[in-house]
Amino acid sequence: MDRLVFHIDVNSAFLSWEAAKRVANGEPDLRLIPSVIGGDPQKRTGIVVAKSIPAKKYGITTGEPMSMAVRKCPGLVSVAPDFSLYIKNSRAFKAICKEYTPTMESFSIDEVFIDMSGMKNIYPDPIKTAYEIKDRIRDELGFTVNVGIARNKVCAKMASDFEKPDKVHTLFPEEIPEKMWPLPVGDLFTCGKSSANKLVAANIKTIGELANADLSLVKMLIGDKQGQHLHDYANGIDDDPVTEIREEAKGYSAETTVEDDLDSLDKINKMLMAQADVVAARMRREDAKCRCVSVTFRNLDFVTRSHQKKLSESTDVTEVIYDVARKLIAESWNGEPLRLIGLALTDIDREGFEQMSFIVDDRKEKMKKLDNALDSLRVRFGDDSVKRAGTMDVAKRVNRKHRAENNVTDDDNENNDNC
DNA sequence: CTCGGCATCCTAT
DNA sequence: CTAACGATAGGATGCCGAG
Repeated sequence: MDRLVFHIDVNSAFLSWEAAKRVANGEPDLRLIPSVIGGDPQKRTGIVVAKSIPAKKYGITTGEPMSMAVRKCPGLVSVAPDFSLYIKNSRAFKAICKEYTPTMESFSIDEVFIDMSGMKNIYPDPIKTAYEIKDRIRDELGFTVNVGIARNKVCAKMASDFEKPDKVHTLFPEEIPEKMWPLPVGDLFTCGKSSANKLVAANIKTIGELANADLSLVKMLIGDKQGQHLHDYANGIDDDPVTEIREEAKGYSAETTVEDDLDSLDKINKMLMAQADVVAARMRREDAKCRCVSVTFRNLDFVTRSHQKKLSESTDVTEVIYDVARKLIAESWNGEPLRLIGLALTDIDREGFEQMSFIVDDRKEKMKKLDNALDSLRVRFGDDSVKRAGTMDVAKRVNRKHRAENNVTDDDNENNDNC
């Protein structure tokens, strides 16, 4: 059975949403001038998160440091991110998409796949339907999307990435040689910098050359799994279903790039305490426990290391997690200054019930009660409202950053925002 | 040989 | 001149040691 999949992608989402808000208020349209959503150019952590098309013409790229973007375009208008605005718009555009099919997969805050297979009776002309969705979003919500139409997710995603903005593109099997094969290999979904470099070094420069390259050679170059995937994708093959069910998180993590390098165990531990506080609370909110704790750290040369430990039993207690993290960093840090520190909780348990032992550890129970009390306060007042004494200074900064970035790829995680 | 544990790398938004 | 640069998540891979 032939499938039919749409990929709907908001054009320069964060910038479009900010621009639409301003236009509704009678202010100038950011989309028509060189503008970006980004961090503070004075700080080393400030990067470009989204850019207007005029900004792109100055060579500004997503992910580059703000300081460099300003150098490329001195008059650049820069706006700080506003996540509650993004969540509102994300919900609104997904609600429209959802009207057309029972099967929608939220791929990120600004992208969805919808499965339009077997709907010939309701929507006899899929291209017309795609235009309808696109135009409704533009007219009702004030921002534009691209729609890609294909027989599978990868091709639909590739198609939505063709000419922008406000366009509908198809990528059916017979169109693949003409529309996709001339593109550079690096444009293929999941062909990142590393894979692209290896392929180009072997003279496989375009998606078409990859599609027609010897599979065993490709596997040798970039590994068996990645090789098989990319070779399939280049040939338009992808069986991954559109699934509406969101998988439960397989891990929870927080990492922070600091303004002032961390040069003492004391400073590092304060950060870890603040991160344990935030990350364990998120985990508890989803009734999860972890069996593995890991710390990640990066020095001034950008060398990143990590150290992890598997626990004998799973936990959701902040103090336990912090204690493990503290030990991990103490035994792996060589004393050099750090620009980044992170804490990750993995190996997630969702038993749903407490393992009751006959001997109840009194201290543990007390800590759990404290955690629960703090959690309920957070739910009501937001993450910044309560902090354990002693982590006040660091924790505030962590949380501001954390909240700012929290929802980029996880739009279900907004319940701590501005309650 | 296989598997778990660990560190690192790669890719995505 | 180059490299510079976030937060979060998931998956892959290579190595090592145990069974």
